[in-house]
Amino acid sequence: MQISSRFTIAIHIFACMETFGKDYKITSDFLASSIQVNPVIIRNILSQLRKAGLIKVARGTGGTTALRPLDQITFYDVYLAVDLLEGGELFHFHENPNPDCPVGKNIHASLDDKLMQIQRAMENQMKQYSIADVVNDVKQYIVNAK
Amino acid sequence: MQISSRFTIAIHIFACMETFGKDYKITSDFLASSIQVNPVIIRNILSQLRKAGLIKVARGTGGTTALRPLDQITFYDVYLAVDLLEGGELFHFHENPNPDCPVGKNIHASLDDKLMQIQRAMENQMKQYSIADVVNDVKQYIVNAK
DNA sequence: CTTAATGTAGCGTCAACAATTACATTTTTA
DNA sequence: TAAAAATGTAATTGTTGACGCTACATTAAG
Repeated sequence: MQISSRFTIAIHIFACMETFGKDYKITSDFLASSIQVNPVIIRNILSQLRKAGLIKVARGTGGTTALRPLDQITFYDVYLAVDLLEGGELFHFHENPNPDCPVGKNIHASLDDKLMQIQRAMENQMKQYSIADVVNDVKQYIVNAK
Repeated sequence: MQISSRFTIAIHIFACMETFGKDYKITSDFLASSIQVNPVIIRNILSQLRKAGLIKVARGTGGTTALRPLDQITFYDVYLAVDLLEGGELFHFHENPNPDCPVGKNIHASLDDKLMQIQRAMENQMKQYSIADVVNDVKQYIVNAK
């Protein structure tokens, strides 16, 4: 299975906040028109980011701002906020291996730490990238296009 | 989302083949009783492993054998065989960012290689483990239990 | 020919993702 | 204080994939 598009949408949201935050109020409708998904999808993701302590959302008047410098928000932070799986486990282990079978009885113990190492490798690479990296890239593309 | 249990089931299958292959014929019913899932699930996974060139399945008479030494079958090989996602991409990118928005126009170019690096980190770690590692672990557990 | 097994089609159930409508709630401002 | 603008969230729908199961045609060996 794939990691949900909520993840790339969330990064897109941050990039818009930084790029347009000085000139526009960042509402869910504003974001929806850049990302081209339904505003309610945006609001739900904003809600997850807010609950994770990454952003502040103004009710009533509207508008969204980041609560940390963008170079201190990593891809991993965003991933945890919007795509957390049951128990945080990347792999779905088959539930009931037969305890009366020598393999069934021990397969879990053998696999668990290996699967965890694989998950860690992915998460550690996610920690290498911050929102600031993306924003800088996008700014560079915009400058080069002129 | 999680990586499907087909992956851990497939590894369990290999472990059973190696552990019991000399004493038993490895049929889908035999595997199903160790793994405790429906035999059809097993047969479908065996079919995927067969199409990936990892095993041979005897029709009619029944029975399954690996086509390579188990230290030359990595977790990554198994993952590719049973859990290949559309285009092989771990991340689902939102489809239609607005090309008239400077961010929407460039977000893909900025993210693509970063997402690929994250996926590579996971895949490379998968390549560090082979079926033989699991089989050795299980054998060790069995010896220690005596 | 019988038996035992695989291969596969075809159901059903369940959960997650995504889109959408609708509306209560909140805040600012005129 | 009332209107306007925005968020928060519930509810519904469609779609997809995972997983379980039944049924049966096909295959190979004795």
